[in-house]
Amino acid sequence: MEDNTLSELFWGVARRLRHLSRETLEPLHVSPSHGRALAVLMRHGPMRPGALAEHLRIAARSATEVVDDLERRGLVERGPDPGDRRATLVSLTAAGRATGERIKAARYAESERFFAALSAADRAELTRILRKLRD
Amino acid sequence: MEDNTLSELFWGVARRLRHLSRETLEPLHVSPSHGRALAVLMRHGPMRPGALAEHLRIAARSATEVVDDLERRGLVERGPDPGDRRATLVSLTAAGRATGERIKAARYAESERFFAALSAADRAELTRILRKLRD
DNA sequence: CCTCATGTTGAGGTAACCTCAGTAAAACTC
DNA sequence: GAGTTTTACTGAGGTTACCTCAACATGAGG
Repeated sequence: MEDNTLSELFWGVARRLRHLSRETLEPLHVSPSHGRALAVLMRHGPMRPGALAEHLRIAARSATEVVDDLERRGLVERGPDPGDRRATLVSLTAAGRATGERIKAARYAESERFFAALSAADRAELTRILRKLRD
Repeated sequence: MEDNTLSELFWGVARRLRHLSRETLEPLHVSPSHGRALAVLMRHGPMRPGALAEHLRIAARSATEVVDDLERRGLVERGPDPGDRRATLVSLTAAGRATGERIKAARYAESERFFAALSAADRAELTRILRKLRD
């Protein structure tokens, strides 16, 4: 695990962050994948399962499943798409929106906590460098 | 996906790197988890399934499974542990070592390719900052 | 209308994990 | 040195988060 390539170092950090993230979401009883779906719906509003799939970069069929779970838990609901009767529109319920807000806040706090180990200058550097890698 | 917290940025980069990694391993017909196990065995030599589990940070039972798969594919073999007859020692076969070497080379090339977008100075900075986050 | 494309979902599968319980061997206890 | 406890592994069976493929309904173009 302690090899010196940047990749391995990067994954070491990722693992720590992932664990932290799981802990963050756990008290909200939301799995990472559900959290991601809620976040997308918070950000972009009601959408078809297919569109959700694209945002999450998963197969359309898998989005159905995520929506099933969230619906069963009362966080989203399916409605008809007025423009196309083949489609359904997935939208957040009030409970879903509330949970979404809590996730957002928890995520923010988590990020702050994790990156608190860095100085402001280091954070800026990291942001700059990661942006280069992402694009 | 394009939020501005460092976490999200970090995950964006992680996703790119993960895809690259999958592509790297694919021609070798090795899954990421098998690749990791082989890498540990390359680095540390024969070990018990339990020790492998610790290195991979998975449950001992799950290591059994990984070893089963690798054994079925002729990349590792189980032998008795001379010091403790309850235990078995997992070691690489010649084929396993060969595959391990190829993985190592591919990983190195992958890392080079991915981080080539950065200047030497940026790479050094990134290494320094990630080390802080990992520890 | 007839064909073809699109949107969703049922059925069934996979990878990579997990826990729990059982077995065998080792280590400690008295 | 027999009995208990611990350790090492594995069989059975479960979970999560995905997948593909086929069916079915609706929509769109000729």
